[in-house]
Amino acid sequence: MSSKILLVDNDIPLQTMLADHLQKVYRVVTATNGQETMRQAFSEHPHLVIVEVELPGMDGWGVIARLREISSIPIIILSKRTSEADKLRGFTLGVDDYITKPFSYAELLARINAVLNRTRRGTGTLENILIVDDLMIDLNRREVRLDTKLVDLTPTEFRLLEILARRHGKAVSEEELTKQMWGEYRHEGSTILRRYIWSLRSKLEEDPANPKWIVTIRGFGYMLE
Amino acid sequence: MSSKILLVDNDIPLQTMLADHLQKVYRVVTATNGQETMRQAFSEHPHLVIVEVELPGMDGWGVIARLREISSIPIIILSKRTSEADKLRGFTLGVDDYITKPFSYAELLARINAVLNRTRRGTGTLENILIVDDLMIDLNRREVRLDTKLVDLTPTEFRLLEILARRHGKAVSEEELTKQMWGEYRHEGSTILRRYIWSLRSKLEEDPANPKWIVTIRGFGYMLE
DNA sequence: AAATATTTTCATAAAATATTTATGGTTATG
DNA sequence: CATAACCATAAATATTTTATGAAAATATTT
Repeated sequence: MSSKILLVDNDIPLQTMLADHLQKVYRVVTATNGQETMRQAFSEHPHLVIVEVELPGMDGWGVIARLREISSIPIIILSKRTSEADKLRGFTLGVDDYITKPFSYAELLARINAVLNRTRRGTGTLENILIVDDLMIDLNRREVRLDTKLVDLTPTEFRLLEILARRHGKAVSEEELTKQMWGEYRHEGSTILRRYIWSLRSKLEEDPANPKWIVTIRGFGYMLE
Repeated sequence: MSSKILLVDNDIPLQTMLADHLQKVYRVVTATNGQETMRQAFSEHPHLVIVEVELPGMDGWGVIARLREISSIPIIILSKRTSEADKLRGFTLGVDDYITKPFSYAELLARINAVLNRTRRGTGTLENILIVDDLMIDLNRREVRLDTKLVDLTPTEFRLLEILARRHGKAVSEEELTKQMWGEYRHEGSTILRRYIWSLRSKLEEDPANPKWIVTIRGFGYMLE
């Protein structure tokens, strides 16, 4: 069963947009002010509350304080900017994470997952989730999302992407990739890696001929941007 | 399952005595001040709150007001004396009943039942019950319900579903499933797990060929959604 | 233009998974 | 006590998906 998230934001258009996206992955309930938040928290018992800190009437911090009065429900703060003072303030209130606008959906999803995993059982950081920009590789579910859209990969493709993602921003040599994928005994002119780079691209890239994600480092190997 | 009652009273000896008696009929949780009351209301979701109106810090009326802010949970007021003014005050707050000390247990139970019957819709606890969306696995009764309909499973099927449910949302490898089900000692190419995945699906899934619950993670294992 | 590197297409083999059938054992039932 | 119903397991078969090598096409460098 997917987790339930309470989204608190008084900017209705933005809230709607966010909710739409999150709904693909979680169950989402919303509130636009302090009182509504408390009601929803009570009746829906969400697993996580995401609070935009500039709320009218009761400001975001007030909401958080009152939530904290009645429970230890995980809270993520959403704000335009997060000063050190804010972080301190949040820390004393037991806020679980901060996200500063602008943010990518992948980042949001990842942080949500991280917080949920952490609170569901003891530890767990984002270790089981790799994030590269708008690309999320969820090693728990063994699924890949590009801007919330699920990308269907074969096991081999998944493995290859995982390797690249673990070193994203760094070029990985063809030889090393091949070795990691198929072990030492594959060396002689094996063309198989390229075959998979190609199929990954065709699933991941908007325009596979001009790859944005998996770029070729000519004479060396490949790199995930 | 019996109803759950939140008993709010700062007179500890009296509260204890009351709780002892009520416990024979209901499940009882307690609080001794305003904040604790809000916490309990949130985390326990009682069917009924009984409030002693002379509380320290936040007085009884304040507690009631704050409870009413977040829910329409039934409330019974307990007080030494109930003036007409109090009744009016309570009425505007939507209090369900008043009990004036001294009172007999019989009277208390009667009024509790009356209020509960008025508002009743019994809900159970979640202990020893795994819930995944519309799927309920009752480990006590060893029964599985899908959207209230009972699903008849064999012991082996039940065990398999339980394992999957405990990690729902995460892929579980075929190897691990097999190990958990039958231990280490099972020859390599054992296909027995698939047999049971298949029979589970045929009992659980609306369209077993397009499983919604038990999805295969190709090259890895299975996952309960 | 030749040499080299990379991308793309294609056909096929291999594998992973799903489904059906068979068998022996256990339990419930009359 | 016999019989039927049920179940766990194994094994056989069918179906779907994936891995792979090689060849052809394209691009880039020298």
